[in-house]
Amino acid sequence: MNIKIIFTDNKEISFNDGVTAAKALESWKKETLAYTVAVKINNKPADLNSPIEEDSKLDLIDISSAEGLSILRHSISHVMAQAVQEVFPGTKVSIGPAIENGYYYDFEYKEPFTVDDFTKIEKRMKKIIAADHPFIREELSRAAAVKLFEERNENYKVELINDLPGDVQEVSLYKQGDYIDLCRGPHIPSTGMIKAFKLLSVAGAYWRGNENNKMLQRIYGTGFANESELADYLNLLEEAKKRDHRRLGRELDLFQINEEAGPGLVIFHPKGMLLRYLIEEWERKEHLKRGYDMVMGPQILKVDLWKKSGHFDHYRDNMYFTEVDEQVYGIKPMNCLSHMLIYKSKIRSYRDLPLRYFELGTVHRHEKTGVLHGLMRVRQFTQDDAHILCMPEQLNSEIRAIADFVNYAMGIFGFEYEVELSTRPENSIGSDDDWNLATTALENALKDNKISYEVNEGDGAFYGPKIDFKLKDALKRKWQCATIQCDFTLPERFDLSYIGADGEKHRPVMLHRVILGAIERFMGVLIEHYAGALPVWLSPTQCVVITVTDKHIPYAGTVHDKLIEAGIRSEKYFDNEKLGYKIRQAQMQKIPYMLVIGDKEVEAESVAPRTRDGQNLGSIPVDEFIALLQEICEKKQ
RNA sequence: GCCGAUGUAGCUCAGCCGGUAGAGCAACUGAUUCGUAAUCAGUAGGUCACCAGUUCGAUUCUGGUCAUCGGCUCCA
Repeated sequence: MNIKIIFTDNKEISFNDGVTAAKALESWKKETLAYTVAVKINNKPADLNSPIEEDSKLDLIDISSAEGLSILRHSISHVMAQAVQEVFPGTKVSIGPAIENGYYYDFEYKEPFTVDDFTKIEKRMKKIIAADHPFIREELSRAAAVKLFEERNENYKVELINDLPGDVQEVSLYKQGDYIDLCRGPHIPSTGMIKAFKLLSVAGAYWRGNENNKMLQRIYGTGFANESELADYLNLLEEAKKRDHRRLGRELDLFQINEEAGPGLVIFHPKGMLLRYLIEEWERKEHLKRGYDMVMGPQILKVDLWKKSGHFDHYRDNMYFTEVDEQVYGIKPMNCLSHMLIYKSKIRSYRDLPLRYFELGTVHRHEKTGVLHGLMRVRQFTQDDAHILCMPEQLNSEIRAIADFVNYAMGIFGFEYEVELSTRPENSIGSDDDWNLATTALENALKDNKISYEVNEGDGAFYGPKIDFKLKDALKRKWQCATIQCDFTLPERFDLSYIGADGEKHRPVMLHRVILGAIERFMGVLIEHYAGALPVWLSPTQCVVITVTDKHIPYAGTVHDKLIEAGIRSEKYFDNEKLGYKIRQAQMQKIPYMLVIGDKEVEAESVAPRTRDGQNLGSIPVDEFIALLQEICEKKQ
């Protein structure tokens, strides 16, 4: 009895050193073992059967906590790897981490796996779980580990060990049954603790995420503490599918992407175009309020200009070219060039700066076929683009103003977002000094504004570092919308200057920025965010006038006219159908207000609004409804 | 671009071992005139993605192309 362990309720119990965490818990509160996947010994995650050698504080990792689920899923991935190797002998394993909402494991096998194989694999996994194999941790020297995996013909594991930093002398392995994996851990105590799991999909994935490497087969799966949580999650996935903007785009008649027209090219239908128009109108006003000037450049510019800017060297693969009068033109993939030429059109004084050129600029980019995705990833899109030319000392306040603008815009739509700072990529232009200056400027602005962010090494644009703002779609996939990019290079290449207070020529700095990003992508995220039920101010149809019977049509017609007159986007729905049917149709179109017109309304010269969430507002005068709607729109609801 | 899957009516999907196709919803027509999520009946609608090949005969088998979906890489 020579060490003391302090438990979460501050109770202290003495043990012999080397007691396992599980034994300690058993003496404290035995029942915790049922739902504890691992522990933290003095805040360090560890297995339940790790020995405790000194006085320690012991915390529990609950199976239902985020950390606990991640450990559980990681353990399930090992079980899956074991099952796959047993069902498909010769399969090589590589890596298999827990991810948000599940896990995956990457394999190499001579035949492709299909979803039909899942039943077999799952069956074998259940067998492994039923056998309740303990997860046994072992520490091995590097050399011994390499030898072990070489013998087992696991060259990916060998490569992983060989690539560990030089000072790493020992690695840890985990065994369950006959399966051995290189792994940091911790893991659940034994396979029997797995109560609910499911394999979800199979996909190709490059070894170590590099497209020059071999493509492995990745199996995705998920797992939960119990069956009902798993069922809830699978249900959630089904619900998310119903929010998919591609599906809603068709159901709500917003847009199409037509094979005959070409992949990645969006055709906006009347309602989709109206939505787009409403967003763009709002944006123009917001930009004018913030000191931006609206400009517009041509769709094609001579190739020499793209050579000058560096796009031809660094972005050519993504560009389309065309020939006019024996001159080669590049179809613009970005809007900056024209903006540079506007700046250059006269001599600029320091008093003119900053200059903020705003353009709803339509660009074309040759995206690889495999990346196209509804409105989210297309080949022609319109950016709410601006280029700000300013003095270096104005950089900080300009970046802050943009971050503020982004925050305001996201607030209007009720979006939460994540921020990333992307630094210099490999294939880039400009000097180290400029890159450092630019990166520091962005970083400082983030810090000054107390915006929390993550650093994304090497993910900047070829001409400068950037701050990315990411939104999530219905399936939790993140999409970059707003971005701020700092650029010293283009002003240099275009020899931009301004006359400073000292009467000398100086070089301005340029910020590239978008707020919503690509209108198409933003619309996609927006549609999913609202599950198609757009706020009233953005709804292409704000209300629909519905008659109870044909005899109400004349009065209903005057109501509709009055609404249109008042600037409300109203539709007539006077079909000879039962009221319930028409309500249902309007409901499925997610129209905010259904105005029911029956005898009572004709009599009282009123309307009976019903909201799309089933609320009945009773019979109210038309003017009152108009005022209500106008107020809601005013508040951007 | 890479890996895998898929492509049948406007939509969602059936269609066995090769003998040129069906359902529900939507559409259209008629009846019904109805008070808050589906009235009834009838009609019409398909070059089975496209192009080759095998075959007496291909939606079905084989090859190619295109597109879509899920990922990877890339990106707004």
